[in-house]
Amino acid sequence: MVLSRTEENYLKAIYKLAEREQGKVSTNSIASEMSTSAASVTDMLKKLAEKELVSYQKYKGVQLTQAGTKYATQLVRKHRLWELFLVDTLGFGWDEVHEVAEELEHIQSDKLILALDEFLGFPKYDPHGDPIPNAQGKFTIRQRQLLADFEAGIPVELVGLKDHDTALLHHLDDLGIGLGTRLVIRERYTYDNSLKVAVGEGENECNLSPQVTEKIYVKLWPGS
Amino acid sequence: MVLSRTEENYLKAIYKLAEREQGKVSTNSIASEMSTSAASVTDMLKKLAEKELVSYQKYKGVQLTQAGTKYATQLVRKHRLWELFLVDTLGFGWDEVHEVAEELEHIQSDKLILALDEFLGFPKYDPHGDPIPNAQGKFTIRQRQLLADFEAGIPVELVGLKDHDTALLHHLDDLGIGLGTRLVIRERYTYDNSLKVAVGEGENECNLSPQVTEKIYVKLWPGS
DNA sequence: AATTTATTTTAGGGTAGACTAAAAAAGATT
DNA sequence: AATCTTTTTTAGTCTACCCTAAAATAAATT
Repeated sequence: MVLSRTEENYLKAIYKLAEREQGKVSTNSIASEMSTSAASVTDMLKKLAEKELVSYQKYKGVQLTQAGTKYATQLVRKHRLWELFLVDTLGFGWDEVHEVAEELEHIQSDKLILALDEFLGFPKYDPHGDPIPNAQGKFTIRQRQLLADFEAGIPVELVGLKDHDTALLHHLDDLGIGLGTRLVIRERYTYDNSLKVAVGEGENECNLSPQVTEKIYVKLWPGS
Repeated sequence: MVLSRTEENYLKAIYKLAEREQGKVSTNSIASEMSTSAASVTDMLKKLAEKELVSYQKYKGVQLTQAGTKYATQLVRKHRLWELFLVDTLGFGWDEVHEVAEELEHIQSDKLILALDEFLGFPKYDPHGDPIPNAQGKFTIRQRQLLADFEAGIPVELVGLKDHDTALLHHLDDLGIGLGTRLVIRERYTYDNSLKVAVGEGENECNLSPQVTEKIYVKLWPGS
């Protein structure tokens, strides 16, 4: 099945919202996610229900069907593969890729995505640490914890971000922190919950506010 | 200026037709190039004239303005860079790239195209031998002749194709002939104007009908 | 030059996807 | 339980792009 760009964007929005809100997704939340009116959303939900991509009952919210989930997962796959391509191959910064990937993900060609996946070496994670579903739609989930919740003194690796806010991405760039960066919590200041953290392999240290440490996912530094 | 996908496709069609028909392009030729109705074309021409991308007078045909030519050239640039990417980087065959590039060329990101151009090494020709305009819109035109018009006995290199018909591309693939292939005319049969041609550096020979030799552009083999 | 033919434009409509305003249903409050 | 508020749906429009049929213009033919 081939959908219009707009239909695809609705599926993606529903998929994204369903990850947060459990179960049914409301008309209004879709409208605000997509910056459109609730009336437009209602129209589209009927259309998607017609195509059996969502199950929808008036006033009762909406849910992706199996077919809808599959379609949305492929969109996520395409988006994340393109993001990785832009960063790894074309040298984009991790804060510059979202809008372009948002366009690229609508290109209709299975062969293209398979070839891109292969070219990139069948990657499992995108430049923000989010998992890339494989051709069958399967995600490789990784053990991870917020830096804010981690113990002091143990080296960890940055493996993901809770959100992709450009300001946060820029801030981390400024601090020399990126995906794969090694971090060690040196000190925890209970007054404001900020952390003194060693960055990288050298002597660099910096202070991170909870605004930052609650957005950063880490795992144990490999081999420690 | 950012145009809709449809507007871009009209500009491209006009650009393409203006290369063949000299000067003004007719409504009907645009309609048939785009498989749409003449009425739709008229509508769009008014719209593009409004935006000063074409100069248009009722019943008198249409021409790209400087701005329109610039925009169309950028589309050609994007199309050809993507085609080269698909072939060189992702391993597509030269007969498989057109439709996908047709979609990719509409992605709006100057940075993307600059980065892609750089990644590919600022190429001057696409996988069909057509020149790729540089960032300033400048084409590098190459001396070339139809194989049909060339002298016998002199080694030449295949540098382009007169049209990109899939059947032709497939046929050449079957014969082991591609862009950059070395060819030498061994014999010219005046009965049907076919040519016996040596293919590549080895002993391979094959017979090419004028249907083929009048579609193939060649230049002198470098250093001969 | 007048007529026939071909091309192009206008007129009038259709669909997808958006909107606002009003009506209907659900949820919250008293 | 009745009322008020919020959410959702319906109704009616709008724009972009497409269409067909008819009218207008240009080109070709007699």
